[in-house]
Amino acid sequence: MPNRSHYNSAHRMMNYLRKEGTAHSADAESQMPDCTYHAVLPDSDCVELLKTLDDNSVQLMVCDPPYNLNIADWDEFNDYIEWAAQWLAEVPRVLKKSGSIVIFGGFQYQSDYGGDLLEIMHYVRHNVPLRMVNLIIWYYKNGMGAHRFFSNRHEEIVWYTKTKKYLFNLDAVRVQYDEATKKAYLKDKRLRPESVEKGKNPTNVWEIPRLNGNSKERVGHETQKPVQLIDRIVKAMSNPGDLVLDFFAGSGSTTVASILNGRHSIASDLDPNLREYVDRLVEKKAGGEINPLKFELLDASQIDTLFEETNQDAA
DNA sequence: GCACGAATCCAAAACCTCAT
DNA sequence: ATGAGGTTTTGGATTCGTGC
Repeated sequence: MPNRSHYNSAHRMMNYLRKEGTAHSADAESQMPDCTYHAVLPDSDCVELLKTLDDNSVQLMVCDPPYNLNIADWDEFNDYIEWAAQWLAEVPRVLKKSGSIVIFGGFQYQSDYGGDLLEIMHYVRHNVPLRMVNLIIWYYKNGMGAHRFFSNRHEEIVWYTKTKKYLFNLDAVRVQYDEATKKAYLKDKRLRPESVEKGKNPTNVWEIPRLNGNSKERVGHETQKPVQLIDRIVKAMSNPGDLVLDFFAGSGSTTVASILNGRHSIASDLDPNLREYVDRLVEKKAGGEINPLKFELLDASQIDTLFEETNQDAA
């Protein structure tokens, strides 16, 4: 009896994507730009910003929206989905053909106020022309204990693309085998040595520690995401010189991951303190000798510099 | 100059506070 | 009773000092 435990429509779609959907611009060697530009826009509303952006202009959107849990004044909505629909409506227009958006959320945290990532996913399925590629489980070991249910140790990241011809740099994010496994696999005649050397697919379960309250990476934002997490997304779903957009920029993790990987970026947030957070995080994670790549942070009045730079790359 | 182990540092994991 | 957590402990990694 053959093993058909994975023979379902979703798996057949994955096989189809493997055959039909993976030949794309990632195959072309892309060059690291001499300097990257990073707009940082505090006091900026996501829908207003998106409406100013050109069609087909952004390769990757990293989107960590408020979870609607009322943990801060920015995290409370009368109608969460009505609000989310406004920015979701602009996403397919602004994304490039090879582009992606990832949206963060947590199924465990079900809001009394209505609206969470499950509802966003349901809304997108029926109303927004985006294609789901993966639901990534961000798994971490550190967290609170529970006594009436299993302690939560994951959040979710849903990955959508605009078209079937999306960019995915698997080799850029492969995970190296540990020495013992690698040694054993290199002896295994059934495995190709060059594949073993490249490492393995990180899978859709990512074990990356959540930032502790006392983490050195903390810059003061309540729900700061680790740079390591955004780094994998930026490497996999964009090329050097591409434009990355984060319109719920929070602490600026996306700006830093873009700097470290030679991508241009726009970070926008309603929070007036965004620039301070970004400056602090850049100092900690991309300053001095950590990062050999040249970059410039821009304010709202200088954003044309960034558009000129990214348009040149597209031409 | 090198080997070694104690001291130190730091981030991850374990452990557990307290406002709601 | 619970928690988009907070603080302490742990253990690996590095530094530092000492004896040879």
